[in-house]
Amino acid sequence: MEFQEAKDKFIQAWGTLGTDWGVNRTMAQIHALLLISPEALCAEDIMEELKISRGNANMNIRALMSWGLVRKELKPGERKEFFSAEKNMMEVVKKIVSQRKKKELEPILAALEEVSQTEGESEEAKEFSKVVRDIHLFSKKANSTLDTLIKSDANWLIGSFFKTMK
Amino acid sequence: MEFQEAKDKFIQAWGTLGTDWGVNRTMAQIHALLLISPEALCAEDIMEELKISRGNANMNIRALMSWGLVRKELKPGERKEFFSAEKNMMEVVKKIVSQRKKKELEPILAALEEVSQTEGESEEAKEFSKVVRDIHLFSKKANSTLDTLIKSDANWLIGSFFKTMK
DNA sequence: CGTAACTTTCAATTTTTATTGAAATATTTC
DNA sequence: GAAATATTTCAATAAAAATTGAAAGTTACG
Repeated sequence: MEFQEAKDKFIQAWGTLGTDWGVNRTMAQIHALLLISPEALCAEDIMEELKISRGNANMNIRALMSWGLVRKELKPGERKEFFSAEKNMMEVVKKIVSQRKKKELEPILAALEEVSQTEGESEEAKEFSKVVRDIHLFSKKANSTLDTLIKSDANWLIGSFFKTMK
Repeated sequence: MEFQEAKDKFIQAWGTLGTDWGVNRTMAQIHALLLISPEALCAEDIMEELKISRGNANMNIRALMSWGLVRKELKPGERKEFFSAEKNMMEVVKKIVSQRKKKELEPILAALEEVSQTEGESEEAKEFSKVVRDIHLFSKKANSTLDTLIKSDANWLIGSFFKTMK
């Protein structure tokens, strides 16, 4: 396969994955582009390569930076900003997990906490409490598992990570 | 908190979580409603409770069934169909994980497989291969970890599950 | 300063996704 | 087998999300 073809395919695939995961296509594609680029790129480079507008590029680069997946890099003698991606995959996963945990898991935990105070004698109320308690338990477990993951080092892949959980 | 209030809050929260996870709000809300209902409900019940149209209800119930999260139930003497949710949370998680794995992880694995054949001498091509190999390794690991999860029994929560991985 | 280079913002527009509702299809009962 | 009851489909519509592009805002250099 031609390099250019492979590159396009990769960027495309990453964009689709992003869409599935609730990240917009462009953001994921910029990420992909920076991941495979040996050099930091400027806004123009990104706009050109992905054929997107300046505003779109700017907003999504910004979002990637707020996720900690992309850094601004200043080249000496150059006035414009360059951007480069975090390339350590373990770090990438950790950053994504901690962002999503904060945005998604923590609010549901808070809601479950609130809602689990409910009492009631009806069949309905009993079933409700049971399900809520169950989900709550599960979510708290997931939450602490993710905390462990986020704190763990890159060696988890070779096995020691999981032993720490129960 | 009033039971009705708690119920609404729970359905609302589940809908929001669904949205974050790329599931449409209505599908997640129907799921929430069935989860906390001690009795199977019919389409009318669901339409009324969530204030949605017949078509919307039908389509999303169907989707939930295709995910294996909801079952059709026939009540003797009743002509219409009733629906009930899988309530074992471990099963729920497994079903969701296996659906999303198939839909999202497997395609990216296939794309990486293809794309990792690329060769090239340029700096760019080398960086590309390196990143692709890294992601590939990571994804395969994630894939097999999820396979183990899907096959595991409900006891994973109390610890034995993770020991099996390395 | 002033101006050129670059970045940010945001209202308007386009694109994508979800929802409705009514017609078509299917199923059960008498 | 036809009327009554349920379910499915799908074109039209509405709602939500992403994108553009041009104007406003910054910054850095002579």
